[in-house]
Amino acid sequence: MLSLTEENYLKAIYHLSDGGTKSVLTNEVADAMSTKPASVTDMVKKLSAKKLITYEKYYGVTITKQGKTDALTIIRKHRLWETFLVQKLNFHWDQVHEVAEQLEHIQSPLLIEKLDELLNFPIADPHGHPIPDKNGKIHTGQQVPLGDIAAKKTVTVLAVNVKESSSFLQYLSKIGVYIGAKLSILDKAEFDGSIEIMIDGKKKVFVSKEASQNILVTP
Amino acid sequence: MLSLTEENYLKAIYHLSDGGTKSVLTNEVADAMSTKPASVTDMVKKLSAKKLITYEKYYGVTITKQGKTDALTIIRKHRLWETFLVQKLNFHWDQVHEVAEQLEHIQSPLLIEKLDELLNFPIADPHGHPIPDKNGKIHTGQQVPLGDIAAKKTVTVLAVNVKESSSFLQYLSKIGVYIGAKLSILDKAEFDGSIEIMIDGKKKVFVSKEASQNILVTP
DNA sequence: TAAAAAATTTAGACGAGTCTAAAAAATTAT
DNA sequence: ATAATTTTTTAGACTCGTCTAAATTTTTTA
Repeated sequence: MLSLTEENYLKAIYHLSDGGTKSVLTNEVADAMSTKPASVTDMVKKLSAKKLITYEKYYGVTITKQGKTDALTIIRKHRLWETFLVQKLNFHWDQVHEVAEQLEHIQSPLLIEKLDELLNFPIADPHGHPIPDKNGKIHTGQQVPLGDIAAKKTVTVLAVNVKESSSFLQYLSKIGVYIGAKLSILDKAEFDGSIEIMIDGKKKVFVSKEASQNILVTP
Repeated sequence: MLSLTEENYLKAIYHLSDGGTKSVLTNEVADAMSTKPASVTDMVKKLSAKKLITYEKYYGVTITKQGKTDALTIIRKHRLWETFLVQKLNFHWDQVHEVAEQLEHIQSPLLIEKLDELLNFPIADPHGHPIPDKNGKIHTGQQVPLGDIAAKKTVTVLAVNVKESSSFLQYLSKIGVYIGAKLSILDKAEFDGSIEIMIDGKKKVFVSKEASQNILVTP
């Protein structure tokens, strides 16, 4: 049984390690969790004692098999709740994150099973991120950043990255980008990496390089 | 902003004081919260500093106006979540309490408003307990314990009391008692206070005095 | 109404999670 | 390859909520 804090650290480490692909440094965790490195050192010792990560002094942490499983359970809950908030309670996609951060810690496997059923076993959350199934399995097709697409091509929006702030999502809604939107790349500016796109064949807009890296589309 | 623990103490004090009608002793709180009296003393000092209760050494605590308001918000959330679990997720009425104990602490007024709407502004939870409205107002008709009803009369089940254990609820389901059931009092035994009832004109059963005090019916 | 019993509070300690400041190790730059 | 810098850990302290044991107050009983 993990404490709320342990769950949050584990989730952060999972994300920072790209799902367990790489190891993570103390300072990265401290940044992500908005705490001090000293606090991270304390906590990674605890998670390491519980065999959810392996920790080597001065060299950072790696998530274990069990750690991955536990992290995926939390992520599954988070994304199911986000889906519920949007689909059943009519939240906007920029309003769900904070609430889901709380709801993801509710302990009740039955609740999650029933919620999954109510939502008809969704495979992606409102931001297009895949929802791990009951066994922690993720099925995603390939997703590439909009910025990597060559000019003249047309693609479909599959997902968008959400950091802490919801303002990026509000911006996307405002310019007309949503999951499933068709984007045509009209032009790419060399000097600042910004690109001009046509949304659903109707609306021309410029998006910054930064933004284009956080809109994930079909290859 | 109250901590999870403070919320739980406040709720317990609200219930023990019958909604703020009477004052509550340290030991009663300790029993209800399964903690030691010394811990209660510490906590009531904190709640008193926050003006949610008034505390007089050795004489117990009384809930304040603000304390009542805060407690009712928590109770409202608890009962809305229980209603959600039964109506939308098909939980049984004996499965909802523990999960609602967790869900009641989620902080998001918007969430509760939207949940209320999804459920169509219910006025009672699955056990028949009234759900305080947005302003903390409770509207209940009169409810009396089944044990207080005279023989030969017929009444409707309005609510049932739930203690910690869900076994009473399972028992009620088993014998066929539910919110809205019509009960006819056939006979009352003098020696042990048990009563014989007919449920929905179909099924005769004996219920103990203890049970009959926890089934609330129309007067 | 004084002694015994019960209830309550105080004092001091502990674990969880956090912090600051100082020490230690690793990295980088000269 | 040694010095300077950066990263990380250790040490010690603080808050929250809890506990035990001892002291105090209230209540009961004789």
